[in-house]
Amino acid sequence: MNAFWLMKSEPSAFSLTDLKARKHATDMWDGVRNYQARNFIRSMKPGDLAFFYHSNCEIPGIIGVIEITSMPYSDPTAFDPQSKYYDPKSTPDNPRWFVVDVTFKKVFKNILPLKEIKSNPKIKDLPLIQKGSRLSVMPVTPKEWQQILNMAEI
DNA sequence: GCCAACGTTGGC
DNA sequence: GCCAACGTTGGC
Repeated sequence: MNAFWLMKSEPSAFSLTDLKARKHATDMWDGVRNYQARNFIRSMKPGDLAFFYHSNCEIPGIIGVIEITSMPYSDPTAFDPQSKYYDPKSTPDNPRWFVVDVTFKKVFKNILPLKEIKSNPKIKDLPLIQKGSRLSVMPVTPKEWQQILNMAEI
């Protein structure tokens, strides 16, 4: 049984279009430095699907779908002193942070704006729209997943 | 660019 | 273990 997720990225840093342009339309989802989000990453499995959310931009919202295509593994950027995600407390023997590989699946014809997501009472429990929520990786229930797909594809 | 809401750090 | 200070997130 595969799970559903929502993953946030600032399009100026890494957009869905960027992912699609990568070799095999696949890249590593690195740089998660929040324990709650880290724990969600660690429970991901290949075949899980995730909404790709564009944050901190002109029209924040869900822009498409990606697939988790690896098991979780330790985040190499945490070991790299040159990386902005470097964390000396994370070591290969005792890694603190994790990544998964993600693969482009589809881009919506139109972005589904945060404003519309907020206006649908059927998905009011999404962590995304809870007051003060800043989680960058969060679970989505199957019902919420279907509801959002319906909204996006009208 | 502003700023509210969070999470983390570190002194005590 | 408390909590003030600080840095970050992210909508607006």
